[in-house]
Amino acid sequence: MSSIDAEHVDYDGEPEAERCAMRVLLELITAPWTLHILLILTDEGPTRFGALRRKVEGISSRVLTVRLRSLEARGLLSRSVSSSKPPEVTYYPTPRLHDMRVFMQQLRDLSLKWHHEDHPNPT
Amino acid sequence: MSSIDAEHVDYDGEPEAERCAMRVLLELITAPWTLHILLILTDEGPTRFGALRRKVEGISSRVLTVRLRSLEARGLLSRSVSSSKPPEVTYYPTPRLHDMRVFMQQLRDLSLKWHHEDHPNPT
DNA sequence: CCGAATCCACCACGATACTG
DNA sequence: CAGTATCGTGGTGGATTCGG
Repeated sequence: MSSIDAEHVDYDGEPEAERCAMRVLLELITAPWTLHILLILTDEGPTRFGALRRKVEGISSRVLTVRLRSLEARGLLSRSVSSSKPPEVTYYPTPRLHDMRVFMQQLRDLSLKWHHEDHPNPT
Repeated sequence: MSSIDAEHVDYDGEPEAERCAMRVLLELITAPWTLHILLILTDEGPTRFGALRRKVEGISSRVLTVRLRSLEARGLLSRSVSSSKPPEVTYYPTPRLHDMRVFMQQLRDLSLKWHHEDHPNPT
C-alpha cells in the first residue's frame, strides 16, 4: 500500500476518483483476513467481537480491530456497542456487504474458471 | 502477503483451492501499478516495455519488470521478444485479460455506485 | 532498449502485556 | 469482553547501478 499516493497522479485526464475508489476497494478486500471476516458475516449474520476472533482462527485482536474499523469506515459492516458489563460489541452486515457478495461471486467464478484452465481435470 | 499461509487453514470444509485462487487473483490485481498496466494493455493493445514505462508514470523499471512477470505467469499478458538490436520486447493482451476486463467493469460499477452514495452530487 | 542486481527504508503484521 | 499500547521483524517497493 506504500505507493497508493504515487498513483494519485492524473492519468490522461481520466476521472481519477473512480480509479482511486477501485483501488481502495480492492485493497480493502485483499488485506489479510478481510475475506474471512466478510464471509463469516454474510454467512452467519451479526457476530460479536470475541466470536469473530474465534472463528477467524489465528488473527490477533489488534489486527481484527484494525480490519473491522476499516470495513466499518467503508460501510461494509456496522458496529453496535451495548454499554453493559461486560461490554458487548456486535458487528452487523450491511446492504453494501450484500453488493460485495455479488461481486465476490463473480470473482469466484472467474478465478474458478482460470483454475480449471490451469489444472484440467481429466475424467 | 505475509499471512497468506495462515489462511491456508481449511475453512469449514470449503474447497480451499478456490479461495486460494481468489486471493492470488486479488493480490495480483492490487499490487501497485498493475491496474494501470492492465488498463493500458486493454485500451491500447500491444505495448513495448519502454512505452509502458512512460505511460505508467513514476514506476521504476525494476517494479515494472516484476509486475509484468507476475502478470505473465498468471496468463494476463504475453511477452514477445524480438532479438534485434536494440532489443524489442512487446507485451500483448491475452484472452484472460479480456475476462479480467469484464470483471473490472463490474468492480468499477460497484465502486462507482458506492462513491456516489458517499458523495451525493446535488444538481 | 530491456532488464538484472544490489542496497536501503518503510510499514504492516504478529506477539505480548495491559486497561475499562 | 473488547479493545489499546508497545516493540520487534520480515517482506516489498524505490533508487541506483550495471550488463547484453
